[in-house]
Amino acid sequence: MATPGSTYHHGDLKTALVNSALALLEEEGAAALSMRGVARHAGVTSAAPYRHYPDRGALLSAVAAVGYRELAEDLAEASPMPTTADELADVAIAYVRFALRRPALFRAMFGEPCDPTSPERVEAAAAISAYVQAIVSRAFPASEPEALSDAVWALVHGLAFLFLDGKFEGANSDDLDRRVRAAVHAVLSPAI
Amino acid sequence: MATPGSTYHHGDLKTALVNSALALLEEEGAAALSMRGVARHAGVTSAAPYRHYPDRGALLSAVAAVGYRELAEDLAEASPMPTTADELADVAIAYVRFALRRPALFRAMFGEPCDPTSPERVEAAAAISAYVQAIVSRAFPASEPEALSDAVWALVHGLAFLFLDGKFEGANSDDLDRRVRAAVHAVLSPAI
DNA sequence: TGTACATCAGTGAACGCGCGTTCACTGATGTAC
DNA sequence: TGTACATCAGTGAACGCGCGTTCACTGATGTAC
Repeated sequence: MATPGSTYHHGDLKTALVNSALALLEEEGAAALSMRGVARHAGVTSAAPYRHYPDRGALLSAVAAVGYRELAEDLAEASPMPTTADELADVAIAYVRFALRRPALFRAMFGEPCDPTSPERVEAAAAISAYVQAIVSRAFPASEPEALSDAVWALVHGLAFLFLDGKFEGANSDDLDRRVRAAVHAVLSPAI
Repeated sequence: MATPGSTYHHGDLKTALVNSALALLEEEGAAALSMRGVARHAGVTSAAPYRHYPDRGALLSAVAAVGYRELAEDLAEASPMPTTADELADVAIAYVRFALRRPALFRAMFGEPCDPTSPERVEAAAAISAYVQAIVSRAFPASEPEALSDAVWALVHGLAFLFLDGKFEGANSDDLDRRVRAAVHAVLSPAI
């Protein structure tokens, strides 16, 4: 029984593999992520990962799930309980910054079709969705709460992708903050 | 001189390759798009594409550029000169529908890092950006036009990705229209 | 406490595969005279 | 109009590569008595 923290032959390989995958995503980009590469990075034979993940997709889903959880942490940290447009903008900035800080991970989470057979992944993704919905509804009680929370999430998610793809010119960090904040205000301030 | 329409040994291979790539994207998905596969689909040796595109990235950029132009056409067709929130919503719906109708192409356009060395691609992408900016500024003269057009594009782009990734439950076509329209109204109607 | 056994995580070698790209070539097309 | 030549798009074979996955195995760990 692989209690987290216990070490078998080579330690907690299941976790180590996910960490290696995260490291490789940052170093090499999403296209370079392979089972063999992950095994190599973890210092283990290329067949070893198959003891813990039935195939490449399963490992990728585990990685994406970790990404969703880390994103959720970042958001909560940016503003634990936002009530104003400005505080919501803080959350939006954290979202976009996450995408730019870990571009390959972000693309792995959202840039390719999601394997729906991984409950872990689906749950972690749904948690983000629920979180956004909750804070928007709390901050801006609207006649159509679903429409507004859809819109806010889409706004933030779209900003993240557009910045990531370099579709906005000013790319430096200050400009990003200002621009994300302005976009959020352009959309939310009149609604208060 | 390869005048468009002229046929050399096997016709206008340069165009045929892009068309094959588009067909393969629809049939097989983005991950399966290879130089060899495209050549095969075009009925040509695997070395032939290199007469027209120096490497895989160049072909991919050409494909993306076509995608941007087709997207631009779809948007213009949805509402040639939108002035109300409802007409802007028509454009938004066309954007999201494009993403769902041609998911692999949309992901190829936005889901992976963009090669900035392709002027054709960069121009076609910039045209979309400029178009969105133009129609938003015309429809909603705001104190901060840049912030509002950023927000609208991000909103629409984010909706496309979230629908594409199945982050919204109701997936049928009518629900999509309604939901996109509601999101656009939630954001734009108070601003009028 | 010590021995025999079962478990199962990781090994090492191999499978078949499709990929991107290169190379010298050939043969159809267009051009100069 | 006809011939000689230059061009260059597409051929076919080959390169080296890394990939996902399988397999029988081995050896460290945990367990029963």
